[in-house]
Amino acid sequence: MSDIALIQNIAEYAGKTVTIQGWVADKTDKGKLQFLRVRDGTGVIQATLFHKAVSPEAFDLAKRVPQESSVRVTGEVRQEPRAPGGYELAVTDFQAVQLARDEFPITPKEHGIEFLMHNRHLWLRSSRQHAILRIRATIIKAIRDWLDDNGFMLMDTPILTPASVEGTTTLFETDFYGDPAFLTQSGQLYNEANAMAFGKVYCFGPTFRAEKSKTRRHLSEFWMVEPEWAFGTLDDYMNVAERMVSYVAQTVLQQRAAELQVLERDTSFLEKIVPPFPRISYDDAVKIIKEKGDANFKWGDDFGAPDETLISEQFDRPVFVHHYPTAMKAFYMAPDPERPEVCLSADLLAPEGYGEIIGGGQRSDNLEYLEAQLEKHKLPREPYEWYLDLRKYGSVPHCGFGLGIERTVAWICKLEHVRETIPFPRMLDKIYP
RNA sequence: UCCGCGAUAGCUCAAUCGGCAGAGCAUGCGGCUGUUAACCGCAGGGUUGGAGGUUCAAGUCCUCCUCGCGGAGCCA
Repeated sequence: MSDIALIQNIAEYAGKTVTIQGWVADKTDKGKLQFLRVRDGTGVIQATLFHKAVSPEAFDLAKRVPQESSVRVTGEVRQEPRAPGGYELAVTDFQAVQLARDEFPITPKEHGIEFLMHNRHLWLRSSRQHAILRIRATIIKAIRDWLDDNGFMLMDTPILTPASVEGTTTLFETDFYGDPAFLTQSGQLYNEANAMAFGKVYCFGPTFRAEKSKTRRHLSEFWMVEPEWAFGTLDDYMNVAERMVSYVAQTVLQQRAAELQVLERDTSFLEKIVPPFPRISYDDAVKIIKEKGDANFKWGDDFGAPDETLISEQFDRPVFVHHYPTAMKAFYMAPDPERPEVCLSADLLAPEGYGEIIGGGQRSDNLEYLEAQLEKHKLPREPYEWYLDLRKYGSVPHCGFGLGIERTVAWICKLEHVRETIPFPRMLDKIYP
């Protein structure tokens, strides 16, 4: 048998005979000429079978091979302008590994979202899903590369936790040797302990929220990267976040141009994603909403989706909104010393209506303040004892943020819904496949 | 949880005032040596989401249920 080649490297094999192992994505029957589009996971290549060039058995097999059968196809790689991708395989041998037993549900024609989601395990084979999930992988790698190269250390935080971070949102409860335990909503609190031990850290992993949210921006299980560092301030956080997000955008632009093209994503928007990002205060954001949107918006209200869209529409790159009302944010956010009704927090709103992709800020380093906040938020003290310890032994100003991977992917790919940004999305009441 | 829309062939959809259940794609068979979501011919394929009701007659009207989609709130 000839060498196994990957389709992504096919140009290197021009003039040579190779074998491709993959699946029949599509085919065209022209009588004594068969065209098969073969996909191997790294790309798609057209395999051309002339009746005279292969054995009668191989030709007959190609004629009746159903869509998504697994195959081995051998032939000479040649440049061919008429073939999609510019190269084709002039087939000399063709074998089936398995003939698909039933009609493949997903055809090159249109399908509804309900049907596609039910067949998510098969939908993953389509070119659009390949483009999105490759970009997801590139985004994750870019984030981790940037953090690793800028002195942050990966420290994974637990998935099973005894208590909620925010205390309010809904948790998935599990049984932990007879006691309740909860799937994590955030690595935040543990990250603070890690930062006091190692200085600059980040965690990266799945988080779980049992919110009854049914929107294009929500998943029950989503991935989040959370940097956290000692001696960091609100401004430090915004500086780090904008550099990291810019690096991600530029990396996707450089490495995933072909995938962005499959998604018909205009790449000029990506070129604009460079520091500095605009920064406005919550107060200023409220002014914008009152002037251009909801005149009845009151200081202290949280932004709704239309409000976030309105704010982000004022800028051509992501915008930080900082100094939110203290009452709106998590108990651990540091209050502004000059103006305690607002806190040293900031969210990053993505352009084009994609909403909040980062939330973060400076954490309170004051023991008495946090004790009072726990009471105010009606949180039990005992599960937070260890967290309060961090303010007893060398407490320092520190900051951090969490970036939602799926929302970032949806924004960069300009997708309608986050459900396509993860291989198997978990959504309200939906856990199949 | 609330508001709105929807469910008809494997898929995407049509069916006029309540009056014979339709098309394209997919599939099967036949034809074609350059197809790009090929094309041409033929064929098979239906408990109209479920339960009940009104009517001479229900895919169509009414009630309840189930499921899905879009949006809101909440959040990353």
